[in-house]
Amino acid sequence: MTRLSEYLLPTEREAPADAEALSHRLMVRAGLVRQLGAGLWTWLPAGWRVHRKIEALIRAEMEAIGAQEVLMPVLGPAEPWRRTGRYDIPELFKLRDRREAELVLAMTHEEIVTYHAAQLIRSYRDLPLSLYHFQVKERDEPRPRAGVLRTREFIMKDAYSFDRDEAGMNSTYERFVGAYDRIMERTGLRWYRVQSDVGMMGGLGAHEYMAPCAAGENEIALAPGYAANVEVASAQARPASPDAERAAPEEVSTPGLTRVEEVAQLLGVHPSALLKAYPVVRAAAGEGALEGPALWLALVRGDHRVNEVKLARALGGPVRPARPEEIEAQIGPVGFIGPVDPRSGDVRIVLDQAVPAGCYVTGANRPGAHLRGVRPGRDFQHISADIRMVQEGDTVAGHPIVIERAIEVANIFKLGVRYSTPLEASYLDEDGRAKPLWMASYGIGPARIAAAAVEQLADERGISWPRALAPFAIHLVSLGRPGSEERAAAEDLYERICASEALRAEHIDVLYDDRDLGTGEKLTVAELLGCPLRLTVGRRALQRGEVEVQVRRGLLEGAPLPLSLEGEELVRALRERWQEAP
RNA sequence: CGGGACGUGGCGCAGUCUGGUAGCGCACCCGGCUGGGGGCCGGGCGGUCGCCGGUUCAAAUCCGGCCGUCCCGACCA
Repeated sequence: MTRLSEYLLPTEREAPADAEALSHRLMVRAGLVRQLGAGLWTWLPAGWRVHRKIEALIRAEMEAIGAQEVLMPVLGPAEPWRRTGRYDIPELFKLRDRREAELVLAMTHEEIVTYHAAQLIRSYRDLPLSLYHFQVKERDEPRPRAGVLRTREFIMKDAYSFDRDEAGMNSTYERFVGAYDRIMERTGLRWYRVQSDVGMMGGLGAHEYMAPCAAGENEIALAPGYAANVEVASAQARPASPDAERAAPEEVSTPGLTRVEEVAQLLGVHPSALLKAYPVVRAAAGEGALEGPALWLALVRGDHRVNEVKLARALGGPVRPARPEEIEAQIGPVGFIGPVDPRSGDVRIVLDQAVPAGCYVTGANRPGAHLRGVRPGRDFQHISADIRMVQEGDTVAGHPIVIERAIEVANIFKLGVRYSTPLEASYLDEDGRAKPLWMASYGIGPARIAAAAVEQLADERGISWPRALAPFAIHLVSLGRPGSEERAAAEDLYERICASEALRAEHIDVLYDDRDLGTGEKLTVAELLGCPLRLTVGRRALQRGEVEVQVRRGLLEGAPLPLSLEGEELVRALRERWQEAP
């Protein structure tokens, strides 16, 4: 219960000049957050209320599945990070204390929780166990951006589960999926759970929770019954139109034509009759890496694009684009490279699966020339893999996919023994043998949920919070000059609402604008801040003995409330309006 | 890491090219009016012009270095 005359809500008429994203602009303008430095944000009182509401919602669902809340430090020894091989991640903040001991600032807490698990979990009787905390994460981001959407310091709720074996891990994972689905549902956001890449976490499988919005940094492929990050998405490509059959490759002159469209136009063929060659070097021959030379030529249809994440997976390790001098030395002139007779015999070829059998146009490895009638398998040897980026119009189970921009608000991973093995976190099983703990981790970012809600639901007047996230349920506005009847009536109503234990218990909280400001300013601020319900006490309604009710979403005028309501009646009326609000 | 832009009061900006009194709108403070859409009038407070160095009689302005912020790309649990 809060009087705006005493509350820090520094609203601004204009957004900072460097604010681009909608959520960035509106969250600053509405007085929710202020910036300290690149990717460093202070949450002001109203913004922090939003954050805490999201935390409360997440906490409730964590407790409901039996996860136990703890708190682990942000600052910690470097040693566990060295053991898991994550010390060299560039995003990890590293520092030394006065005795020159190496420390890191945690970017997630796998190493730390596993260190404890190694000591605390002894027996299969201790399992399964799930721990979680809300704690600051520190990341030396190459590029913080878009207000609180991508920051260097942020609070994450991260949970970690420990099980006896893979089956146990899988079933715990499913319980968390259920909890996360319920969390997302309760936020009131539009969201998708998508298959995702395991990324730097390593592990056996992962999902991301994505909230579609313009400021999002990811793209997701969607079809009925299908949702995946484009990094890993697979779909049926539209049919290709291969080049005419030829008994052997035939060179054609294409001087200066290095782009697919140019070559296709000159030869009068569809872009899908070309094979685009993308040379990469497999950076590290890690575990599972395919044998052979480091230089690979990835071939996809001319109307497709290579997906580096999928390519890396197909080749069993991280890849980087080949440098021009590597291309010149080992394959052919940049712009005209192809799979047939590269300069070096050490080039291996991976062909995308969406290339149907047939003849294609490829670079000739000679300047200003292409080959027609190149048939994979006959004219060059290759392996096959799904290495292309899906695109709109591809189909999954017959349904065309669409691609939407989205912000990743949560990310969950099956870690397996990725961390327990190097950190020697094991338990004694019934058979008396030590076995590694099977782990999974579950992260979710309240700040991103808040920003995504702003992005998805704002209109030209400002923010429109969903009920579960709103800093206050009700924004009570008094109009009229100080000392007027309207002011007195508003004051009286505010006191009655504050006096209600029931409303407090149900978290139907009120922000009361009792400031001595003009009508326009008060109403504009209310719409900018975006509490779901606005109660307005002005002369018009007062003459009828009523309070005006406005639903923020859509700026809908609700039926007015009688001013005379008291006690249980008042509670019932407000509760009813609250529960009807979006 | 590559490319681009910017740094002048709390916010938004002008002034910089062509060196010479630091300015505007909003916000803020005081007084008055107004009181259903950031209203009006009058009077005020507030800025080492990001930092350091140089050139000059004189630097927000010219030169050099550094720092910071934003955008695009690379990168990103």
